[in-house]
Amino acid sequence: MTQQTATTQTCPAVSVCAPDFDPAAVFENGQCFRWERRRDGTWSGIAHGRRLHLRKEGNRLLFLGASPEEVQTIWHHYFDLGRDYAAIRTAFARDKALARAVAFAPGLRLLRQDPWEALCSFILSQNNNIPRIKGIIDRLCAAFGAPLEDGGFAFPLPQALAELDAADLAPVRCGFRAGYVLDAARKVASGEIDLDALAALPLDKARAMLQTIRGVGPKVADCALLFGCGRLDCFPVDVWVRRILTAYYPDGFPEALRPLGGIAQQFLFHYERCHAVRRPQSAPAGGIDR
DNA sequence: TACCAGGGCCTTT
DNA sequence: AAAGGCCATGGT
Repeated sequence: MTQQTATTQTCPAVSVCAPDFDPAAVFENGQCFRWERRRDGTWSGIAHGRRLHLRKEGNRLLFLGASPEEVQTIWHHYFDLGRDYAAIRTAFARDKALARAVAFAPGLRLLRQDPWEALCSFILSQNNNIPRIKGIIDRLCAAFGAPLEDGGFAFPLPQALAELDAADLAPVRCGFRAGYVLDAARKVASGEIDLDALAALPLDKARAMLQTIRGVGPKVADCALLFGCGRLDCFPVDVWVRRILTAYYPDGFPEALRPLGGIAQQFLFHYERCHAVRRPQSAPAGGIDR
């Protein structure tokens, strides 16, 4: 990592060379829910109990308001800046569907989110849409997360949620998912489920462990493992990915790409969503329709 | 195997 | 302005 200090108008910022980091692709592909693009092009978000402002300038990523130590110890890991995405894209480019998805968003990367935040967020994501998921998480953090100096809130700890009941979550307006979140919080806070141990467990054991939580099925378990535990071989299958698999991989997903299947899935998911979302309902049925 | 469980965003009319 | 579809699902 090349690191240096740049000077902006008001405050010094750490800058890192990251040519293959596209904030819009990273933050708007559905893997995270707490980043917002501001009018000046800066991205603002909260993770690990800290606010960060981030801006891309040329090939460099500017970390505004973060010390060099924070960048090294927290953000470098969170953004997974040590991973060689150029090599990953090269490997993916040999596959036809993936080549197209990678060419569409070469700056897409997976974040290494906090396991609890990922688990909780994807429990809340079920049968739900992204704008509403963001609103629910905002209200959950504001109600039960530790306040930050700037008026923001950390993601609430499982211990903070474990002692609540469904009525306490009413203001969050997450509907039938309230009981699911509370069950997850209790199992994690009590130590019955050790999220930090999941990364080292065999995949089937880790999945089974997570699925003992009410409201956590195969899809949510894989999302928590992929986005929160760094299990890049996890391949969450939702309605979009199911569509992609049947359309482009009728004989199954290539064995050679399985170890990075989670990253592949994200490229494919992002491409498919960006090309289908604004498609009028009256459009003629194409290859991606059911 | 269907159907049900909040609620609200978004598109269409 | 109003209606209805739809939603990174899982439980029963």
